[in-house]
Amino acid sequence: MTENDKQTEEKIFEAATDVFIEKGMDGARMQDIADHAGINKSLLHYYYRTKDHLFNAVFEKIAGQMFKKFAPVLDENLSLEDKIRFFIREHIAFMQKNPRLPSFILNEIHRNPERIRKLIQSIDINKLWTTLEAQHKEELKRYNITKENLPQFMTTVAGMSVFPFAAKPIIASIMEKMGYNFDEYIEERKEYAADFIINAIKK
Amino acid sequence: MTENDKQTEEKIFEAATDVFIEKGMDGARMQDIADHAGINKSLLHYYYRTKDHLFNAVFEKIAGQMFKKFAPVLDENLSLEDKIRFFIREHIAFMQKNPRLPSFILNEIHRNPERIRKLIQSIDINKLWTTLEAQHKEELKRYNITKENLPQFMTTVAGMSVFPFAAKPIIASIMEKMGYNFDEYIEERKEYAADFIINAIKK
DNA sequence: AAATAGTTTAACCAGATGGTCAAAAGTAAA
DNA sequence: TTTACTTTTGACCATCTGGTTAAACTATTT
Repeated sequence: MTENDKQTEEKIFEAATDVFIEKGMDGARMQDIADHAGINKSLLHYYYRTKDHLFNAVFEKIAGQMFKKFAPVLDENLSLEDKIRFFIREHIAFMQKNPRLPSFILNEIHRNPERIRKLIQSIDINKLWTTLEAQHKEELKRYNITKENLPQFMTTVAGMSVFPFAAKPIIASIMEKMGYNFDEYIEERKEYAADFIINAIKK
Repeated sequence: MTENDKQTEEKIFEAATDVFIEKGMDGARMQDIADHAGINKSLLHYYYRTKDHLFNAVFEKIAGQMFKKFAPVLDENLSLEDKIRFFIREHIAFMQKNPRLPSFILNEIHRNPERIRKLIQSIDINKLWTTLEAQHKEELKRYNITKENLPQFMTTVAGMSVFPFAAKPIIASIMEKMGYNFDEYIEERKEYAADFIINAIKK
């Protein structure tokens, strides 16, 4: 009941994750997911009633993984500068292992903005700012990061690490033409992005 | 023959552009495009034989528009710093008018990387670098921009302007929660992004 | 071993989808 | 008006797609 069950349900979930990430909700086919999981299509509907249910389960988990990467940074006992370095390095490393995730999420939030809206409404941004300020009051002042321009700063940091993966086919083509490859570019980016950001705020 | 013809073909093309941008290739329906154009579905196939043909025509034009925004910057008689400001301002302004384009292109290049690969293979990157170096040799040296780290720099600049639109539903939700809205954020970004980049390279 | 409950399968279905086709409607020249 | 041509339409089709159902299979309990 539990042993084989979990196996099947997990097999389905993993297959669905792979297929949805590669093809997106619209491009994915239930038959394709069943084939990847090595089971009958009806079993999909047995465990997850509809394509929508299955997709939501997959998306929720993936989005969670992605956003949880942001949280622990705040707890680390590091200078703001080192936190930025730490975040960029870890975030890029995570995406190196899951290179299609950024494009998948970025696309699906446009198909259904309401889902991400609810997720964000549940975050206490004031508290987040208070925590940040308590830990780095002087640094924030010195770097001219205020509550008002925090979204600009945070989207800049996020963009520095996410954009290369979102635009991977373009960047990979460019690198290829210059005799390098995308992986080298990404390895370099860990340092380049962090340096760039820190230079910018140090002005 | 030519007058009404062009009108119909254009109506189809425009309707297809709207629908493809909003739903993507997989999510778009030929019937939906026909309805938007106010014509019979068969007419779509009369002018553009298949969905694929129609999509390619649309994508080619859109991608062209997007990338052409990069070119004229090189010709302007401005300092490198002003070119960066000019590019960011113009590029963001263009996307303000077409906010779904970035996400559309970013998504479709993953569905068919070969198309963008061919487009980029046709660009002469060496010549681009030579031109840039001829115009801004000293500035490039002073800002430590080399041929080797140019991709890092260019993707950073592109990311600064593109990422906010690619992640619009997330950013819009955050701004909403903070009592602002996305449009204000974007207006601010024109200056913030340019300042950020210039501060970073001035170090 | 029989009963019970959960799991897996094959066959099937209704609606959607991209695409075809022949005929009708429109247009311009002879 | 007739002829020749292009444009537009409605009816139609094969295939695909998400989803259902009833029966077969498996394992556990009594």
